[in-house]
Amino acid sequence: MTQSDTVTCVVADDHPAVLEAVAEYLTQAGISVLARAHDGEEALERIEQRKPQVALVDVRMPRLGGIEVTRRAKRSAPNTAMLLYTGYGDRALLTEALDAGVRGFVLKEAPMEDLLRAVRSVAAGNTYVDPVLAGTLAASSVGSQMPQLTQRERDVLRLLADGLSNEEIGKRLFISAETVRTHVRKAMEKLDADTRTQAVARALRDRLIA
Amino acid sequence: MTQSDTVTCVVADDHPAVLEAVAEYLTQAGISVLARAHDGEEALERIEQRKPQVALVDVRMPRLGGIEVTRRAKRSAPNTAMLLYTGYGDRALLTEALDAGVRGFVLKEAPMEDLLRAVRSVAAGNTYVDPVLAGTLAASSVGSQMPQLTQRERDVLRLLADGLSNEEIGKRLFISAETVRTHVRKAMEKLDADTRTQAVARALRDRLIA
DNA sequence: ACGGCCGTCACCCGTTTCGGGGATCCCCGG
DNA sequence: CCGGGGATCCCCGAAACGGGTGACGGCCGT
Repeated sequence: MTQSDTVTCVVADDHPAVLEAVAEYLTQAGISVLARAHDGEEALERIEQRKPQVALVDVRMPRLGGIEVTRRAKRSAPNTAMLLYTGYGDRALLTEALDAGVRGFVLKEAPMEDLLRAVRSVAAGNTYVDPVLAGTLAASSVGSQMPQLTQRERDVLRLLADGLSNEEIGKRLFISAETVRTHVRKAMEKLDADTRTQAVARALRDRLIA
Repeated sequence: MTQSDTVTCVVADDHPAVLEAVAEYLTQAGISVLARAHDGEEALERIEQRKPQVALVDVRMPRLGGIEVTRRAKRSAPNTAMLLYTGYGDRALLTEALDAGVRGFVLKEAPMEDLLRAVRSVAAGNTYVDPVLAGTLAASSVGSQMPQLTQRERDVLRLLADGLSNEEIGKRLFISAETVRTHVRKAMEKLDADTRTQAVARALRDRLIA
């Protein structure tokens, strides 16, 4: 609400060029850029300090990704609308982001005007998803839905990809090796994989894990 | 050579924000930005038309990647120094880029000043590699050089990633399961992996297999 | 209040893989 | 001609895997 016309915003991106360009552009468009951040943790700090109406954060950043920033900011600054900015529009990513509570999702390929529209849109309480991405979203939800793994399943697959055994993964996640096995099997099922190795390969290829 | 002091440049990036910021920054630093491009093909056209001293192009672009642009520009505009700009510094990528004839390689995380230095450096005939990347390059060339797998090893890993068992892979390649095991083990050794799953993950990430 | 999904853990069974050996062939280069 | 690397094959004991089933507590939505 309601100090109506100036939209306040925090911008975060690990690429100086992007940060510069975006902040500059928004400022000239009449958006008040309260702070800039070069990584996720810095972004979170700024958001908590300044409580902007909108936080425009890059998805891929050192130390803390945009989605994780969103999850944390949800609690510490619930009134800030999170707007993710990413160079790569992935269906799985978008889903995860929306689950995390993101209010908008803009691709870096989009013209700068779209960015401005997105900022104004989420500031006004609406949701904004990049039109291109919205297209693929619609397209892919008809045919085959990309299987969505739970957080735990992704954790396990991730460590599996790093060569850890069930036992080691269990230690790492503070759960028993049996539970790890269960997660792996569920993930295999969802990914329609015959072996854990194939599950990891699929997850990697579909960017369900990094 | 030799119309010495103004460096001419073409900039290409599919992200408007980046393109804007970079072009702006270079211009203010006294670089003459002859043209901008939003994708690889456009970049190639501009380079061929304008024959700039330096072409600063993003690696990941629609239609034509920066490396492919480099290969083609090598023929059509051999005097233009190709400078790649990328958000993600991959060892394999760097190698491929240098093979393609790239003269410089800058990460988007680097401060803008580095970009300027890189442009001036390659314009002057030198090679420039982002210090961060150069670090990992050095580190990895001392310890372990990028492991190269034999054709057979790649075949096996490829099928492994598709969820086949040793036995099935053997049938597919007309060899015994034991031999498959040998190849997997050799590959694991080369990739410094503890498990076959990790070997596949590494091979996928390093693009040793598709 | 109920069902459903998630995360957790456990046990069983047969198959597969692992890690470490050794072995043969062939081809290429010094 | 001999060495080395690649590709092929084999054996063993121990460990991990896949597949099925059962169970318990939370949390969420209805």
